[in-house]
Order: sequence, then structure tokens, then C-alpha cells
Amino acid sequence: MSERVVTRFAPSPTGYLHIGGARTALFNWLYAKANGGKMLLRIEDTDRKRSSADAIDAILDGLRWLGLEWDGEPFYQHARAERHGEVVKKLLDKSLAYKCYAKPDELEKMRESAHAEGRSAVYDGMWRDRDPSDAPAGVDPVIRFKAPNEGETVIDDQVQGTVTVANKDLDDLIISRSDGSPTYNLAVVVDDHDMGVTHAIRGADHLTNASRQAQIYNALEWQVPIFAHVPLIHGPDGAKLSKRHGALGVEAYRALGYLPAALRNYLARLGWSHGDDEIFTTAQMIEWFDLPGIGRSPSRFDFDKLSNLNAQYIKNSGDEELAGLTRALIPELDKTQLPPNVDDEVCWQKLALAMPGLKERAKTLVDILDNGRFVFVSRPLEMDEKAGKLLDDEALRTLGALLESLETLDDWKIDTIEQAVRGFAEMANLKLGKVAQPLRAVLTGGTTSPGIFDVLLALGKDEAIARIRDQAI
RNA sequence: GCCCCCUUCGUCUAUCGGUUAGGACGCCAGGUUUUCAACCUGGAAAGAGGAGUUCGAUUCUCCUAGGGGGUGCCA
Repeated sequence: MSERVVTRFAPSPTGYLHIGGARTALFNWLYAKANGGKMLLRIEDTDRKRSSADAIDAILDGLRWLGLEWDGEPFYQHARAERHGEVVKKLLDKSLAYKCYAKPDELEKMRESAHAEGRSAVYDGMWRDRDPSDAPAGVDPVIRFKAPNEGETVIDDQVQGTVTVANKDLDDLIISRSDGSPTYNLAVVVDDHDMGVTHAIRGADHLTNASRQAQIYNALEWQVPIFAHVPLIHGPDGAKLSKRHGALGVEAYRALGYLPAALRNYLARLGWSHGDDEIFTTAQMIEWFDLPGIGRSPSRFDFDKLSNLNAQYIKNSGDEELAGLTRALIPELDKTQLPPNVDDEVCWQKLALAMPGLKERAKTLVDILDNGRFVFVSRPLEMDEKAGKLLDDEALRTLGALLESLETLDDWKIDTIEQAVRGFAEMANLKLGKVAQPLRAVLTGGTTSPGIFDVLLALGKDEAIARIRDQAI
């Protein structure tokens, strides 16, 4: 391919960057990277009423968080209205478009009869060849594209294959509103052309648009870009994605404690495959990504699989890094769920110390925080029900006896701690569990935690001994 | 209604005419074990239905059913 690849991600700023959009962006980004090309970003805000600055920010932030940087400055479609108008005028001058004065009730009638007669095309072309002098006074017309009536329009889609639509099924679509603003299909064609877009990778909901856009390209005698329409993502129940399941904005995934790399990996694997490979680095994704690898059927969003992948990414991340990421997450979280002392530097150091044990049982960064809560709480610890039950007199006496072995430890290292505790259990002729469980209770206030030696290490000698002393007899 | 697209284990998918239909998540059982996880081993689990093409169809074609998308002066 001698032509340089240019892809684009073109969201409309009517809400956050949802998961489907994120995947579309990822595919465009991967394809551009894989081919040494560029991915441009275009904000499709021709409908000013529906667009918002907040939505634009959310989309840009979401892309950055996911690590999908676009090339150059974002394009804003509304800012190109003048150019769109030029093209509309050109079409008008060449008689490839015309003014239409049809009234709403006339349109409604056409809709009804099209439905009744089983026709796909709605607009009947009533102004297509009418003399402009028939125009009613005081009505601002829309401008319609004069679509071919016969033959067929064929799209050679890189994902869907050859898609053929009979031209009689496509009516004359509006390319310019009565207020003079351009509509989507016109703006997309003009912008993709002007931006030099070679590949349009987008959701399959645009498949029918592709046929109409191809007709406009042909009328303008511009080259039609290569299309790739990616099947949509559905919710776990197969229905359209709703907020209840996957249709969260990507910032919600961040708040849920997912790592960008894991989400990228999951999204890449959802609808695209490279043999049996499940886990790949971003570099591998770029190396392997191609359009034929994209499947043709819609897929469902599966949180379990995402979580599993996220767990693996967490397991392979550094302890300090994870502590930092978890700390950075604090502002995103529900205040009532936070552990105490989250501003205490020492607690975060302890969390990093506890990380080897925490990260192997965490699916998300939120799990790390939840399971690492014991490093944050202040003495004296509250015992939960199970912990309280466990701490009978016998257990408390055992802990009292254990204190000596720990206090005499000079070197508070994981293996010396283990030696001390195991040694004590052996000496006391107790199974390790008889010592570990009560110990876990007094150190964490509960009955589940990372390995008990890890807990002792993370807490530090002074704090650990103090917590034991608080309860032991 | 009409147009377009899709259909392999519950889910994501491999297979590109000949396989005991493979992998991953989840699930079940066992192992390991200081709790919970993690981990290890094993297991159940799929070609929507019907025609055709072919020596041979999951794979190619058609029909049906089901699902999705579109059908806007939204994108």
C-alpha cells in the first residue's frame, strides 16, 4: 500500500465515551499504528443543540486514559460549516442536489404510504424535478441530494464483505437543513475527504449510511474510502447495551479499578482475534491487528472476563506502581466506602509493603483497597463477628505467648517472621492454623486477609505487636 | 412493514471442505493450604433448523427461524 493510512475516530459529543466507542477508537488507533499511519479525531457536532462541552471533555479524557492518543488537533465539524456549504452549493450548481419545500404533513403522508406499499424509500421526490418557480413564498427549503434511482450501490466492506443495496431503496436524503446547516451524511463525506481519510472504521450502525455516503462521493467524483463496519457490542443479555451493564463511560471503568492496558486487551479481543491468543501487549496488538481478523457478529460484554484479564495485569504490575495507582483512584471513589486515614503517607507505604499478597487476590484496584483496608485502620481495632468468635480465652492466651517470640525479633523480614511464628507453633505443639487465625483476627479485625506473614510484615513490628497486645491476655 | 447485516460450548472466539471441532472466561470436582484468593489437575459444555453443491460439509449456495442495525431537518 503506497498510500499512507489515515483513520479517524468521529464521536458525537452527546455523552461520555461509551465502551463501543472506545473499541472503535481502539481499532482505528491500532490500524493506524499497524500501518504507520495516523488516527485523526473529529468531533461530530453539527447538531449544536445536542452537543456539549462536557461531553467533549469526557471523550478526550476517556481516550487519553485509555492511551489512545490521536494525531494533531481534534477537528470540530461545526467549525467547517462554511466548507460544507460550499460543497452543497457545488452539488446544487451541478444539479446533483435540489431544494425541497415539502411540508411536514406531506412528509408524514409519504411515510405512511411507503409503509403501506412496502417500500423502503420514503421521500417520493416531489421536488426533484420541479420548477424552482413553484417554490412557495416564505418557506426555507432543505436541500436534498439527487440520489440515483436505478442500479445499485455496492460497498466492499472490509468486515461485512460486499454489501449491495438497490438504489430504488435509497431516497433523496437531506444534506442541508432549512437553517442552512449541513447534515451528518454530507459533513462526513466532505470531512473524510478533506482530512484525507483512507479508512473509515466505525460501528455497524453506520452500514446503511455507507451506501448513501458512497453515492455522494460518486456524485462529487471523490474517491470512496475503505470501509470497515464493526459489529456492535451488546449487553450480557444480548440486548442493547444499557447503563445497567456495559454502557458505562470509560471513566466508570477507571473508577471500578480497571487498568487501561487490561481494558484495551479485553476490547481488542472482543470482536477481533489473532488465533487463540488471549493476552497481548500493546506492541503485539499493533503488530497483529488487521481488518480481516474482525468478526462479523455482534458480541456481548462480559465483566467476568474483563475482571480476569485485569487480575492478570495487576499480578504483573509492580508493587509501588499499584499502590500509586490505587492512591490516584481515591478521588474517584465513593467517600463513604473509603478506609480511614487515606491521607496518611505511612499507611500507603504499608499498602505497598502488603502488595505482593494483595495483588495476587485482586481483580481490580478497588479490591486492593478493600483487602488492604487493615493497613489503614487505627487501633484499637474493632473485631467483626467472626473474629470475635474466634478469639476465645485459649486463643488469646496463645497470642499472649506468641508475643515474646515476636518481640525478640530484631530483623522484621518476611522469612524471619515466618520462622518465628512457625517455630512458636511447633514449640507450643499447635497446628499453624491455631496460631494464624487468631493472629489474623487481632491484626485485621476480620477472618480473611492476605497471608499472615505478609500482614505482619506490612504492619511493621511496632504496630503488629501493639495490635496483638490490644487483645491478648 | 421495508432494506441491510449476523448465527460454533452460557460468554469471547479458533477452524479458512477432510480435526476425537481447539483455546479463554465462567461453572463443577479434586489437589495444595494459616483464612480468602491465587495456583495445579480433571470434567461437563457448541456448529439454529431444513434443502442443495460435493467422494466429503461447521466451512460454499438457497430457504426458514431467531438476533441486530437502519428506516430523522440525530450522529
